[in-house]
This record gives sequence, C-alpha cells and structure tokens, in this order.
Amino acid sequence: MGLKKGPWSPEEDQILVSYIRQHGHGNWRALPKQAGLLRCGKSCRLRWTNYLRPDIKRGNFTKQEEDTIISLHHLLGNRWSAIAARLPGRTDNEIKNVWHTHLKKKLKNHQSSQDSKRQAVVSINPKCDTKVLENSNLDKNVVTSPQECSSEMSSITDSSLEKTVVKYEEMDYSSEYFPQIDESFWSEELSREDTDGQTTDEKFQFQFPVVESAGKDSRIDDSMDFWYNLFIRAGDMPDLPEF
DNA sequence: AACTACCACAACCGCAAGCTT
DNA sequence: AAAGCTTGCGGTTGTGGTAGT
Repeated sequence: MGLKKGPWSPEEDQILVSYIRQHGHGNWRALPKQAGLLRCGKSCRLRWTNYLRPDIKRGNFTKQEEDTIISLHHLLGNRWSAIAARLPGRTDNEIKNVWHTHLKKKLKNHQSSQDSKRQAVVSINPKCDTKVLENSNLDKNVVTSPQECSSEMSSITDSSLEKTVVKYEEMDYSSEYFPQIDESFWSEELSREDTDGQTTDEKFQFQFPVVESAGKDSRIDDSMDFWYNLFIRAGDMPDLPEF
C-alpha cells in the first residue's frame, strides 16, 4: 500500500511528536494520514508508546527494577503489560526484551549452579535421598518452603527465624520459594486474646518466609516491608492485611 | 581488513477483546 | 445480535552494533 516499514527516521519522529502534541492521538488509524506520515496507525502507536512518549524512562534497568521484574514475572507470568504497569516509565516491550536477553539467563545460571551443587552432594554421598535434594536449596539460611514458617507472626521466635530467614541478596526466585497465589494464599479469621483480655479478630495469617534485609539482626518489620512492597506493586493480589 | 557470531533493542505480525454502528 | 473497526497484547523477527577470529 506504499506504506513505509522498518526503523523510524528522526524526521518521522519529529512529525509524530509534534502532531500528537497539537492534536493528541484520538484515532491511530487516521493519525498518519492527518499528520502526513507514510506509516500505518499501528506502527505510529507502537513508536509513540514504546519510544516517543515523554514519560518514558531511559537507561539501564536498576538492580531493584530487575528484581521487581523477576518477582512479578513469577507471580504474573508473561503478562508484560501488567508488569510494566508496576514499573513507572518502563514499557511492556522493554521489559519483555530485558527478560529475554538478561533475566532469563540470570535465572537459568542460578538454577544450574543449584543443580551442580546437588550433583556434588550426590557424588559425595551416593546414598542421599535425591527426591529430597530436588526440593531443597543448598544455600545456607535459605528456607526450603514458605510453608515452613506458616506460624502466626507473633509466635515467630529467634530460633525459628534461624530456619526461616531468606537473605534478600541471595533471594532465589525459582518456584520453590514463592507461594502460589490463590484464594488460600491468606488464611482467614484467627482470633487471639490481647493483653487486656479482649479478643481481637485478625483477618489474615502470613505464610511467607522471613526476609533478612541486612546483617544478622533479622527483623520481622523488614521482612514485612519486603513482601508488602512486592505485593503492593502486584496490584491485583488479594486484599492486604494490616502489618 | 574482512568475515562471522552474537547481543540488544526496535519494530512487525497475528490474535483477541472491546467498542461502535 | 451481528459485523466491522480499533486497540492492546504477546510472540517473533529484523536491524544495527560490537566482539571475536
């Protein structure tokens, strides 16, 4: 149809930007004709949303952004637009690219290092239970299952923390460390008696591993902040409890 | 210097959902 | 209710740059 394809020239960008600044982008199909561009509406929309929009953040992804993508991808799967909605200034296309080029490999490498550790254990002790090994994390201080710390927050003691602490820096994002999100994610309605003897209904109970944010002094508050921030970004999670 | 392989990013394509007529 | 149109999404491909041989 005589329409141009391929990379956009700076002149085309200029035309598109100034047209949208003046008239907005009500109808993408009609836009290129009105703006005098030899592009299809779809191509214009993509160029604008992925590259020319003024609120787009440029530059490399920070460690924090990468961690957020990994976490949200675990929760949401390949729903790039949903992930992008939680990362201001980043586009779904950009996130999809960074996932395929960097993060997937990063996870794979981590996974294979875990596998080789398991192999090493088996070679040292051929009698070890490989079924158990498959489900275990061999890094020190890493919980093997979120359900291991399913106790009420108030009852978590220092000794139990030793077992349930996950170091933030060493966070393993493979499926065994993240709970499946469904209706049973929060267990509802437990009552407890306060110091004044009155009964308080607590709506939810945590079933997460505790996260140690720094040093040996693990604090429950830090842990709660971590999970809270994670799920606040993943807006379509179940209702959040009061921390 | 020329060629090849690989990587990162931009852009395209097809499909599905939502909207309008 | 149905058909046509528009938009958004996710998978895939294309392109340009760079490192290695």
